[in-house]
Amino acid sequence: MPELPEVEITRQGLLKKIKHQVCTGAMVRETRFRKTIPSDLGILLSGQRLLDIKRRGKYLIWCFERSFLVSHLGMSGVLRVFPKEEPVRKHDHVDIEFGDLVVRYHDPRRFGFIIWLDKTEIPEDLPEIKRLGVEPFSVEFNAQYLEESLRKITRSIKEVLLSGHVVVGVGNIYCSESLFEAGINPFISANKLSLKQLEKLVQAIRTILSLSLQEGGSTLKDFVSAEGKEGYFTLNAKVYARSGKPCLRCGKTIEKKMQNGRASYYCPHCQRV
DNA sequence: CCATATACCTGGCAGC
DNA sequence: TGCTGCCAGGTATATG
Repeated sequence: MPELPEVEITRQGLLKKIKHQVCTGAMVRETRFRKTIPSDLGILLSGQRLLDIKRRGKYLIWCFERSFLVSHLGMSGVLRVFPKEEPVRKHDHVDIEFGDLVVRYHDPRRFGFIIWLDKTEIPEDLPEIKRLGVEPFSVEFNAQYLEESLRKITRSIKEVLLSGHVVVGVGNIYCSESLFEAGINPFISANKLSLKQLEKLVQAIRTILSLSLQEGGSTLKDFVSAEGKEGYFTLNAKVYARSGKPCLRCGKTIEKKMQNGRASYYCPHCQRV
């Protein structure tokens, strides 16, 4: 599921429902994740007000009065607000309670995680956050920055964008869509792109992510917002999951090729560069 | 340094 | 009706 738009929509939905609320407990039913969730989360958070939730890439940073949580949704994670009497379903691993409401972390594949930090620790200093690239909507993300960052990188542009080390938040769906939007072939070496193409790429990534935010994200299978709403972006996807279908721009057949273990969808005519 | 493979997990679906 | 194999939004680690 979750690339930048899904994580951002989750963040906004959570804030709408529980910003400034006081945590009244937690229930941890499963601790085995990519990173272990502390089973005494309720003790660690109880009585603390949730001041804000920030996003960095696909990570959420929950700011409590004397603690932080850092969460990631992995491939199949959902954070959703329910009334506290809502029945527990399979793969509902963690509840964070706020009075009559509960934030429920549901994640069938368990590639996500929630970690707890004491207020003396700095979430931005976590190694996985430290190595992240720039935010796509920040001023630092521009063609000059890309040219500089990609100068010595011979890996394909698709791999580099997906890695998150240059720009964050662009996963497999939005990467394919952005490269189509910019007319760039996913297999081209990152250092072969002209400044003009990099400018197009910057704009394309912003356009695609903005469009998805407007559509409520993409629901392929699991994703819903914190308020339970599905996202409709993939209904408008021009290449993602459209292999064998005609390109909406030129009519040629959209291709699917595996790249680094991930599916890449592109139009061999519109994305020749 | 680089490219590639694999691992982590569950569920859904195509094909037999 | 099963079974098997493959694929899925992400990311870290290991192996050449």
